[in-house]
Amino acid sequence: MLSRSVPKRPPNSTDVAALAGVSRATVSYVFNGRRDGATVPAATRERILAVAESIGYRPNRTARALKTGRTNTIALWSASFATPYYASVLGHVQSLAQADGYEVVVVSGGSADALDSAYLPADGAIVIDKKIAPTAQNHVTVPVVSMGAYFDPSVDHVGIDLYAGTIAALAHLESRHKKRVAYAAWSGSAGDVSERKDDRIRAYRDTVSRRGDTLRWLSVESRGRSGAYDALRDFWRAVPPHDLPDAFLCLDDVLAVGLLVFLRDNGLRVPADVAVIGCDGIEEGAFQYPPLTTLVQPVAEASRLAWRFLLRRLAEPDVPIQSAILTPELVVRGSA
Amino acid sequence: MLSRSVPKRPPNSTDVAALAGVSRATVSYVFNGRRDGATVPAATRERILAVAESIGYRPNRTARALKTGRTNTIALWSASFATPYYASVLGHVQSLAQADGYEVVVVSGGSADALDSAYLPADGAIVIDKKIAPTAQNHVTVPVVSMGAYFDPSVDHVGIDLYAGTIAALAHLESRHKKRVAYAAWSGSAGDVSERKDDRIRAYRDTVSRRGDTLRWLSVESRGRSGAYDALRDFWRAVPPHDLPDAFLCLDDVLAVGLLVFLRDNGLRVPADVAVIGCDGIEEGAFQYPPLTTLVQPVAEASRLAWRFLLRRLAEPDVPIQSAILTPELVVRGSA
DNA sequence: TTGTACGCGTTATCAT
DNA sequence: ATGATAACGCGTACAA
Repeated sequence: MLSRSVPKRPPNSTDVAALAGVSRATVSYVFNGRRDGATVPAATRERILAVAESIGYRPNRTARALKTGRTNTIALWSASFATPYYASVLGHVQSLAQADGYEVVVVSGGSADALDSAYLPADGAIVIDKKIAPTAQNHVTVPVVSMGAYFDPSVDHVGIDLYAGTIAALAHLESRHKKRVAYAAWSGSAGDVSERKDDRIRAYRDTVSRRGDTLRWLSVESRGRSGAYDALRDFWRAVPPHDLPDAFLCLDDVLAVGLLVFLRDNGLRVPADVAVIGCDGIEEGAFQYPPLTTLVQPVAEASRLAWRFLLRRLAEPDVPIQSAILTPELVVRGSA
Repeated sequence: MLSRSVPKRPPNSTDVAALAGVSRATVSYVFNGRRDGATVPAATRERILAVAESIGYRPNRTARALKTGRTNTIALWSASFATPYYASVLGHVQSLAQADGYEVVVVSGGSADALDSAYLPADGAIVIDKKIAPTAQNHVTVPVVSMGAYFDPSVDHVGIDLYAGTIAALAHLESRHKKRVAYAAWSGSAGDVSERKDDRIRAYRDTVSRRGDTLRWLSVESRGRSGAYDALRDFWRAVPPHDLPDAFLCLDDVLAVGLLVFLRDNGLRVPADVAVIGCDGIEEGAFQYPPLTTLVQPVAEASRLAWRFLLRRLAEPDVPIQSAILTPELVVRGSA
C-alpha cells in the first residue's frame, strides 16, 4: 500500500466547517464578513482560521466568481506585448491591478468577440490603441476603458493627444529648417498609411498640406527595428537623391531607431543631413546614438488613470463617461 | 415606459433550451459533444445553434470552469514584463497559448502563494527565471513549467545553459586579449552579486578564478539602462585607472546597453579600450553603436517547448518530468 | 448561527 | 437513437 494518498482534492469550505464544528455559512462569514455588519465571535473565528490554515484551505476563486459574478480579473488588450511601449503599459497596469487584488489577463489579436464577459473571465478591460466598445454587434459586455493615442470617446477613455504633439514636433523641425519632412509608419492592415485616421498622421497631413509642402510617406511592412531599417534602405535606393527627405517623423520609437541606425550606417549625419523624431519615449531612445528626439507619452499617468477609471466603473456602473486627455511632451535630444 | 429593458442578464443555457424547446443537457451536448459518442441530430443541432446565435448565448466560462475544474487559463510568472527579454517571452507564450484556446494571466512579484490553484484561476503556470515548485510549504498546486537560465529541475523545465555560453564569451574575450574582465549584474535582493548562484555568475567566477585572474564586480542597484549608466559612472570614478576593467560581461543586454552608452559618451573606444558583452539577444542590441556582442537566448524555441510541456502535463498529469536544456549562441558583433 | 436556494454548465444515468 | 432528469462543483447571502 502506497503511503501516497489518492490525488488530493483541494480542501473546501465543507471540510473546514466539519473540522471546526460549524456550518459552511460561518466559514464564509469569517472570510468575507457579512452584509449586515454582524461579526463572528473571536473564539469561533480563530478556530475556523486555525483549521483553514492547517488544511491549507483557501476559498475557490472560480466558485466565488460564479456566485458573485466577479472574477477579480481584468483584461488588457493590445496589438502586441513584445513591443517596448505596450510592455511598459502592461508593467504599469499589472502592478496597479495586482496591488488592488486583481489579476491581469493579456489579450492580443483576435476580434472584439474575445471580450465577451461570459467567454473571457474578466470584469472589465483596458484596451490600448484600438476602438472597441460594447455594441449590439459584438459580444463585448464588460466595461471597457479605451486608452492611448487611438481611443474611443464613447466609453471611458484616457486619450493621448498626439495631434498637438505632432504639430509641436513639426514646428521644431521647421525651426531647424527642415523642408522635406516625411512620415514613417508601419503599414499594417488599416489601409494606406497616408489615409490612416491616426492623430499623428492626420496632424502631419494637415500641417504639411497647409504649408503647401509635399507629403512624403515611408510605409514599413515588417515590424521591428530591422523592418524599418530595410524599408529605409529600399526607399533610399528608389527615391531620386534630390527628392530625399531631410527629416523623418515616426509613428513610434522602434521605427525611429531602425531609421536612425540605417542613416548612421550609411554615413548620413543625424540630424544635420536627416533628422529623426520618434514617438513614445521608451528608454531605449535616450540611449541611441545620437539620442532620439521624441514625443514622450505619459505612460505612467495614463495607466494610473485608466486603472482608476476602470475601478470606479466597476464600483459604480452608472457613473457618466470618464474622460481624460493627456498631452505628450516633445523631448529634444540629439536626433532632431 | 422606457424602451431600455432592465439591465440584461446574459443569456444562459436555460434560455436557449426553452426557446429551442429542448433540455439544457441537449444544449450542452451541442456545444461539447457527449462522452458516449452519440450525436445530436442535425435538425435539433441547427435549431439550437440558431437560437443561441440569435440571443447571443455563449457558455459561461466560470460555470464551466467550476464544473470541469479547468479554466483554460495559464499563468506566466516573471519578475517584470516591462523588460524586453521577458516581454518577448510573453509575446511568444501568449500567442502559442491563445492559438490553443488558452488565456494568459501575468503575475509578477509576490510569493509562490499566488500560484495557488484555488486562488489563481489557472490550470498551470510557466515560471521564468525563478525556482517555484509545488511543495508542502507553499500553496502551489498547479503544474509548473520552469523556464529560463535559472530553473528548477525538480519540475518540467526548459533550461538555458548559460554556464557554457558564458565560458564561450570569456574565451572570446581572451582571444581578443582582454585581461581584466569584470562581471556586471543587477544587485537585486538575492545577496551579494559575487555570491549569486546564477549560472552566468558561477561560470565567470569559476573561469576567472581558475585562470588566476582577479574577480571584478560591478553591482548595479537601479534597474534599467540609466541605472547601469550611472553605476558605471560611479565605478569609473571610484576605481584607480590602472585597475579599470578592459571588458564587461553583463547579466543582460539592457545592462550592457547602459554600460556601452556610458563608455561611448566618455570617449572610450568600444571594443578597443573596453569591450562589452551582453546576454539575451534582444533586437535593440543589434541596433546599438557599436552593435552589441551578446549571448543570444533561444526565446522562441524555449517558449515553444515550455508551452508544449505544459500542455502535455495538463493532458497527462503523470508523465515523467519533461526536460530540455537549450544552449545560447554567442553572436559576435561590434562591441567585443 | 445555520439551513438552503442560487449562480450555470456538465455529464452520468435513465426513459422513450 | 434521442433526449430528459438530476446530481454535482463550491462559495455566498438571505431568511429564519
